[in-house]
Amino acid sequence: MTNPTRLPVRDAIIEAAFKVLNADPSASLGEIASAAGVGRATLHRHFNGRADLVCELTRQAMRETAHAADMASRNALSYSAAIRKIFKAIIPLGDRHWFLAHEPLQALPDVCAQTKKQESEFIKLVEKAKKEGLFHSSCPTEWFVLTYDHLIHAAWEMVRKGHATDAQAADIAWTTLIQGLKKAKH
Amino acid sequence: MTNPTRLPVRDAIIEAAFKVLNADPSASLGEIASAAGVGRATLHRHFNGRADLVCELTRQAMRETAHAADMASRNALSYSAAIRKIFKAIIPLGDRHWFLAHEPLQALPDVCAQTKKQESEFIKLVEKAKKEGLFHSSCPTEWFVLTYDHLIHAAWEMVRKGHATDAQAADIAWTTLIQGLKKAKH
DNA sequence: ATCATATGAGACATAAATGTCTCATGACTA
DNA sequence: TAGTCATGAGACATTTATGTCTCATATGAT
Repeated sequence: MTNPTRLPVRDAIIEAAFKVLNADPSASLGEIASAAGVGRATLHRHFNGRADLVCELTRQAMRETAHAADMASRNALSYSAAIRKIFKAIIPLGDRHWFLAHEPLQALPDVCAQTKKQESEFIKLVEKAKKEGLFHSSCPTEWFVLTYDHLIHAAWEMVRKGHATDAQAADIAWTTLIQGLKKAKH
Repeated sequence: MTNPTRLPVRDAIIEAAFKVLNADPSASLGEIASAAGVGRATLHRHFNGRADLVCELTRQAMRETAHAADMASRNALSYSAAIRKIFKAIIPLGDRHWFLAHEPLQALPDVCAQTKKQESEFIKLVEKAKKEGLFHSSCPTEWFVLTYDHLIHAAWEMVRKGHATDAQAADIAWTTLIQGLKKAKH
């Protein structure tokens, strides 16, 4: 064998896991294997148990998020524009990644470290955009980030419920975010 | 025995379940019983299994939410003011109720029915406030409700992380909501 | 054609949560 | 004092997910 990582079977399991676990986060490995069209034993040959599988899904999701963010912000003309493009690029990933928010991944040091790193990089980006005037200086950066994340989720839900297209939801959510934090006067 | 529903033991179990399940949604009934200071058998005497317990927690949470909303909006001078007061009153309930969002409760007809009912009542209230000018008429009511819910969650998280007090988080979240949806022009 | 490898199916063992039951104890009441 | 009742502790069976193993098969390479 060359490299088992490249085998389509492994990918099929990962894709099935994303799909099944988003529909039912407590689905058994048997259900995941079935959805992938493989036997349960095969799943155990590729992943060292449920924890290992979820760990791989987490890494995969982080790669996908980072890649989407990189692609989106590649040719942005300002920090503010980069944040806007990342915002819109991440919304469609909710279908694949959302269930991970409910998974206990505190016991994965490397994943935690990577999460912290990406988070702190994003905060730096946000603070540069803040200086550009993307949102009012009196607004705590923490609140911007929290609102940013939750409005991404809200936009994704709007699409999932059929109330809007990706583009429509992204537009209204972005407008809500920027207008809501523009000038913290009430 | 008079009425077992009123026994402190049952309440102790419910309170412990709220606490333990928020810390770890996959906690066992044994852990919940221990946290309540009762034996596992006693828990089974009061609740017909995990599903029944979660069902009771759901009903309890819905009662608490409805009560908090009623109290808060009791003497509001307008629909808009009522929505604002409900917003602030619900934020602190996140500590108790949030884990229920991850529980599968689709198999409870009565709970689903009650949820739908409260939801549609809230939508009616929102639409009356919309006519008062609480938010711009071009903004879909669905988007207002989604944003409302998610900013409540964001505010609760802001408090949980220690970045703000209840009152501070409520103020900034409400300002974000109203300012963000005031005039859908960008 | 032969061989190596990955797989599917299924048997089997294990672990953990769950549900039921019994019994002794302590509190409260008649 | 005697009786009733809820409880705690623990034994026991059941269920479900999980992990491991074996063996037959199919596929692809030599």
